[in-house]
Amino acid sequence: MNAPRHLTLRERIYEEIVRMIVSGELPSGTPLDEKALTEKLQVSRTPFREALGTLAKEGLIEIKPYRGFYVRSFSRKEVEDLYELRKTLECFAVQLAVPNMSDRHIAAFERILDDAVTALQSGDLATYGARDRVFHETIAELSGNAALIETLNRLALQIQIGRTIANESKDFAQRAAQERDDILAAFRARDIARASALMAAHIADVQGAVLERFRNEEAK
Amino acid sequence: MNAPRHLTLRERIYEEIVRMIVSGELPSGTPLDEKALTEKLQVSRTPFREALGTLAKEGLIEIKPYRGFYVRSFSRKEVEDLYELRKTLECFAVQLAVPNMSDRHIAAFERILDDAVTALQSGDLATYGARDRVFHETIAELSGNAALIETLNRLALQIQIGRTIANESKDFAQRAAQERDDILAAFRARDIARASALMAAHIADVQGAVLERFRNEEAK
DNA sequence: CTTCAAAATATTGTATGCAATAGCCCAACG
DNA sequence: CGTTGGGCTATTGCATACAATATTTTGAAG
Repeated sequence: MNAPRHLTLRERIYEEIVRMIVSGELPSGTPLDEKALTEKLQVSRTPFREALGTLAKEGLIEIKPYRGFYVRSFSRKEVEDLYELRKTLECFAVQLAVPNMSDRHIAAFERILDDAVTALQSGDLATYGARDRVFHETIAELSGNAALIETLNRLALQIQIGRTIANESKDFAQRAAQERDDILAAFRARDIARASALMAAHIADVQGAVLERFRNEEAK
Repeated sequence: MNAPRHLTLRERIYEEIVRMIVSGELPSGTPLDEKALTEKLQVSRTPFREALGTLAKEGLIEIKPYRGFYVRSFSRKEVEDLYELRKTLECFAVQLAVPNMSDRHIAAFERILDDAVTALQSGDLATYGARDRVFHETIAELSGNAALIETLNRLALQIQIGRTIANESKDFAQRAAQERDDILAAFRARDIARASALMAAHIADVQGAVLERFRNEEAK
């Protein structure tokens, strides 16, 4: 067995901070007080700083030198850029993945999306978002391109924040579910061009929904 | 002034290891003995491990749990994947960058490529490679997409290794220089489609040159 | 000679102390 | 009233000690 029976402190801290950020509990720009958090979590500086360092590299928090840690705030432009990049990467993933899809894979996608819709209907947005994420991660995996998978994984948390924001609109969540079904239909038909185009449109739609919520904000 | 007058140990270690790896001094798969290196560099474990952790995230070394640090080895497939991704990302960068190019930018590109060719002719492959890298980095910068710039930066070191390998063939280096000139010509004409296509062809050419050197190797 | 378990060893995770450095505050001065 | 500079504080970099865990080696039993 290779899985650690016991999470390290570093990992627990990491997960905890991620949870607080993606849930919206810690909004953009919030300072993360090292002393307060290490005392609250009963850990020393070492694993705390390591976890925060990782988060910083993943673009979830920013380190202002000699001034501490802050939850990262995204400018409107940064959000736009992130989703433009995501569009490029995920379309690439789709193009690589479709030829690798067996009927078994298609069935797996169906199950994922079914779960998502079920969660959405019962109002469980957390599960809905999680299934959505798995949908995209599975496509990436099927691309078989390790460098691409790695790159998308690195962006996953930033994207997750966007997902939480966008899904605040049930209207959008509903539409997105339909879009994913359409993508799956293109998978079934092994129609690469169509699947890629639908994915681009889907991500553009998410982008729009996230930017919608940025009317007021002016970050950095 | 914001630049540190004095590099931190972590940074010095990082730079030193990078230098040793990209120069080929430490070939693929070489174990990095923590005790030996910390003694040689006269530093403690803390900055050493931090530097190595960063390198690992950048894919230059791999950490085999409880067995130490090793210079990362790439399988043929991983190299292929890396360059397929690079193609996608750099073509995207070109498409974004071309509309932002002023005559001043074009002139800057000319200078960069002139320097590169001068270096190549005098046999200074290190400078040649460095200018090549600047060429690509400048395009990324001009794209104006922060997420894309960040992503390409993360891959830069892996790409740098490939560059060193590919440029061992002077024949290839010569051809690559011509290809970059062609790309620049497309920039001058503000021909986005052509610039993008030439960039794809250029990177495919590098990919081929690197893979050429992988005949024998079987990594991981 | 093979197998298995326990001891020896190496790596990793965590806590903590100390020194260096940068940012902040405020008072003294122009 | 603005500016300057010095002391205070928080953050950071580094070293080191110790505990926990995984791997490797050893050695004895079958």
